[in-house]
Amino acid sequence: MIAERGLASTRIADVAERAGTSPPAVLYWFGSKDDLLTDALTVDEDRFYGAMTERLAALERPRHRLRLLIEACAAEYDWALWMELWGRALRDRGAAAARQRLDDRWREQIAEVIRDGQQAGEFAAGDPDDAAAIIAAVLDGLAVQVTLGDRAIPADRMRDLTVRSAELLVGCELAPLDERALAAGPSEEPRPWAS
Amino acid sequence: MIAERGLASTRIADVAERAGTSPPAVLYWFGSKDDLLTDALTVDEDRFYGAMTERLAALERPRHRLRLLIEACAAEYDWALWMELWGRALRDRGAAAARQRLDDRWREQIAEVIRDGQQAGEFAAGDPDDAAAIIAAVLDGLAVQVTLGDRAIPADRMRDLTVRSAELLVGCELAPLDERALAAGPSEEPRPWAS
DNA sequence: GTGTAACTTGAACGGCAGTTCAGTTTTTCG
DNA sequence: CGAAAAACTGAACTGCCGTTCAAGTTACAC
Repeated sequence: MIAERGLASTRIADVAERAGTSPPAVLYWFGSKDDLLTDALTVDEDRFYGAMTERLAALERPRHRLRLLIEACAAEYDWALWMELWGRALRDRGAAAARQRLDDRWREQIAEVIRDGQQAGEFAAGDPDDAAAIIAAVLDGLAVQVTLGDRAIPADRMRDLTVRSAELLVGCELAPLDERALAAGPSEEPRPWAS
Repeated sequence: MIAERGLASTRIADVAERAGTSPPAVLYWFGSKDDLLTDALTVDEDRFYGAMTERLAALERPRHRLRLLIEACAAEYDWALWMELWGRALRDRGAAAARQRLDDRWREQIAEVIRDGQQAGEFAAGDPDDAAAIIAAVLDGLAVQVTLGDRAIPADRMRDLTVRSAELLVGCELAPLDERALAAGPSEEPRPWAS
């Protein structure tokens, strides 16, 4: 509902109808509209994060993992909900806490890929937390433009620009994902195109 | 009012009281609350842009102009209004158009500094529009975290990370601004620390 | 001055939507 | 089966707030 109608114009009655029940029933479970909204905003992010963790684990090489991260953000994720959460976090304590938790986890996810890449010798040295913060910021910033339909930044340009930024930061080319990379399970194929 | 109370909870009565008048008087001038809000959201951005243009013109060297741009965004600008505009632009046609106009102009501002730097031989070659889009995105993305009080990203880290990103992109160190740089008028001081 | 247009206002209207409540249905469990 | 707890509902309540309106005040032109 929030993704469709926006946080501001999502009514309890809408949620109830979609759930095939009545407004008081919604209140029965959530207590108040505020609680409902704050809970709802984090569900999608949590699901995306979970799926991403699985898919990352299926890729062996850090350079592929980093590329997948970026591609998924540019092509699959619904940033409208994320932006609604930002707006709410400006004034709502619960929303602010939820955002902090999700963002910490997300940046850590990126930083871990970078650390792996450095240990594997694929990525150049440098503070992985700094690089993660910058990559996350580029994704957020460009995603806003894409989501708002900016003429200058369609989704594929978002992907290309983010990939380029990441390449500069880790000093390693992030080749496009092909079936080999996506299908590759852990611990096989000893670096066929190693740098 | 919007910066203080948020877009969602700013009432016409609040605006009227602050202006020392009555709610109907506000409607008399703006027609409806929607028109009022969309107008209001762009006033601050326009003012910031105007002041920035003047201050940039006072700096001779592109590397100083780029640094000033970043420092001002990290230290002086109120990003809460910008975030409210994003949220509104998700559903409001007028707000979306206003955002597009402001963002186009802002990215062009950055791109122009980069083109100047390339022509002056300070900055490395490369598409200035791409670099501008990335720098703008880093600023937006980090500003969100700073504005929401993210523990991991205080304002000075936002500044440092953005400066580092920009340095990577333009291949030129962006030294801190001192009185010399700020006071320097156009066409003097023939590159004392040229690369 | 005086008439007209511009501007302002207090008061009231109207609708929306979150919440409450009293009562009904469904489920659970001994 | 039967009683108690849980789950749910329709209807009404309530407060809020944007908007309208008719009447008032000020500014201005001639």
